[in-house]
Amino acid sequence: MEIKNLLTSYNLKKDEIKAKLKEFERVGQEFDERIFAELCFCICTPQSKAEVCDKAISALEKNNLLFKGSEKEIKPFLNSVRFADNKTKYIIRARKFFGEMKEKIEVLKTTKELRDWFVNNIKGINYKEASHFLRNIGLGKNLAILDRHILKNLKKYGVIEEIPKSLTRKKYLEIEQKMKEFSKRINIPMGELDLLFWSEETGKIFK
DNA sequence: ATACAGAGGTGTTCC
DNA sequence: TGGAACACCTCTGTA
Repeated sequence: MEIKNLLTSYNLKKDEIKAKLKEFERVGQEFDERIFAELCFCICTPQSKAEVCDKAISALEKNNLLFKGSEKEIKPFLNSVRFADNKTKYIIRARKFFGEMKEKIEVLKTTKELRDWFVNNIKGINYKEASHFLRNIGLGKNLAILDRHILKNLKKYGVIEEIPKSLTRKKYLEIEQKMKEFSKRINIPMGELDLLFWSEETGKIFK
């Protein structure tokens, strides 16, 4: 069966996957700018290459522009990122919520509540990216990051029948629950399963 | 050369 | 009021 291949692949990549997740946890312990950088990365990734976005954000970080740069200063760094105009604006808007954001991370008990807060308050962040962000700062152990690669794999292994054309909150939570059950059944933790699926599609364990 | 799909989707509008 | 339709709009790899 196909699942056997998945488990074989998991065993090969397990160490690297676990190391990556530890790295995410460390980001959560870091200073503000690193956490905000991670949020900006997640704002950039929709319909864009993750590695390109990562480089763009690193460059902004180095130039000390994430918190301070104007629209005109930031946009050139996103020239290879799709929808750069919108995303530049979302990054600038997100600054205003950063204080509140840190507070919510402390106060809200469940990561699902936290995720809702991000979806409802930060423009450019919906369920997929909110989960992505929380995972990248070490808080997403139980969250699914339902992008096209993950959905493709969920269909491949029969977890879902069809890949939905759009993901409403209700559908997102539904599929997330199914992924959780699958994760439990094959005994691979959610966070690790995400990285495994993603690497199966892209050949890389990234973020 | 030119066309075209794919890149870790999201916000707004309209009913 | 939940959800479909549409706008956003760039670079790269492949045929």
